[in-house]
Amino acid sequence: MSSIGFTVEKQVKHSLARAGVLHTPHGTISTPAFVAVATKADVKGISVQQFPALGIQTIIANTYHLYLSGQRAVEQAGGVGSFMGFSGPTMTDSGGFQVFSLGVGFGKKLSKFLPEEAAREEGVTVFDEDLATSHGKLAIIDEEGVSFTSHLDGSLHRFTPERSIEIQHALGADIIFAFDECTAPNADYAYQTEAMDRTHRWAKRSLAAHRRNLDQRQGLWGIVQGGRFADLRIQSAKELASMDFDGYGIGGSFSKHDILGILDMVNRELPPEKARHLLGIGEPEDLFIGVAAGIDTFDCVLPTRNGRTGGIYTTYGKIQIPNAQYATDTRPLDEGCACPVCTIHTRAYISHLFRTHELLGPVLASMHNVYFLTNLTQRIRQSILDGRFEEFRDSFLSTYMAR
RNA sequence: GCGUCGGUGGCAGAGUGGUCAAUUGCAUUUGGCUGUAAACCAAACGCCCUUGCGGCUACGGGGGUUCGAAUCCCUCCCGGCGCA
Repeated sequence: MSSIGFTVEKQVKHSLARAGVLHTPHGTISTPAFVAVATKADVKGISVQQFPALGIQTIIANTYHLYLSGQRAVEQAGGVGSFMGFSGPTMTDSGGFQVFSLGVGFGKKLSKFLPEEAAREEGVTVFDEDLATSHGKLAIIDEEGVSFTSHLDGSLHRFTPERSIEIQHALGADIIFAFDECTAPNADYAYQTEAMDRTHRWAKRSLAAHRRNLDQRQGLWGIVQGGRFADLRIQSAKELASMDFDGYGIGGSFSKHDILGILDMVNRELPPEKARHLLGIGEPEDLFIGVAAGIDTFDCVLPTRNGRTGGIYTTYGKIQIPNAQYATDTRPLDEGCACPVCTIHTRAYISHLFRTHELLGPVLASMHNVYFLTNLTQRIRQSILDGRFEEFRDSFLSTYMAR
């Protein structure tokens, strides 16, 4: 068995919502928790020294990105955590998301939450496609695995479940993920079924590859797929639950309007004594939905991506800090926020930093945003422990969603 | 004073007889971003109008040639450079 353990501290009655503690070789994670995204072994713009003040308990790095650059240095350092100078728990994603973003998603602007009609439309070309293969994308899927063209230099690479696990062993995170196929939000039922079945076969192979390894300190999470189709999601959850994973991830795309129901159905099929991670989802309103449906941990690029591009989370919803109306606003980013940014700086200052393209603007904005989400999950956790999760949710959303 | 090159939208800078309200960059305004190909992307950006293959005024000022001028000619004003 791995060294990963999960303890449920409090289970909300008549609900899947719960507060717990996830134990790893590098310490514990109080859940529900927000996992900061550190794709290339850094939370973009944020120093590890800031982690405690920002409430960052754990990070998730990416197998594909570190494989393309940095793997040897990570191994030499003894793992992604020590490479970063971070002593806490770490995770690595398997590269399955890149199957999507460099595959059918390449050159297109596809959100995992686009309404179905919009999702079916031809995506908008966003980036230079010169690097693309003749297929117009960088990843080609077959039964055995995925052939990638590096987005960095066009070189050809191949990932299989075994290879992804091997690299993740080398990267040494506490929690690693099975290699899956993240499908496009507009994938039809037939393709979604095919991809899901393949993901299940890859899950078995990932698990076998992991168990063959002598180092069982790492925990392996299986990833539920099935897209926006409830029956596929349930089927996927059942199949993965029958495999001996140390925890579970839920990946892929959803329809915004029924994500709660789908997550709820999925999590009812997953073993309650194991932790559940919702991959890549993390707007504040989504966190409440996830927690209510039994999710323990979340990761999302939004706090750092929004932060870098001027989007700021506040109690009253998101704002665009570079906008003219904040240029002389002497309030903090979010009134009442206890983060290291809000206790010192004004909106006017940070708006100015963005307008003058100073590096510090995106840095401070990212810091605040990450704190906003880690703090929100900890407040959710406390509300569960106090037996007032629903009141807290309603109270928070009534102001956050008011705009 | 003579010669020469030039004066284009907030700025820089294309255009050099029609398809030019005028390429592009910056600035400005706004929107988007959900397991990061992203310190990014998109839209708007003379005035009027609800709209449009819409109307009006525009490329230093004035005048002219032409069916038609930011583009050619004359003149004036301003600037750079060279010579006195």
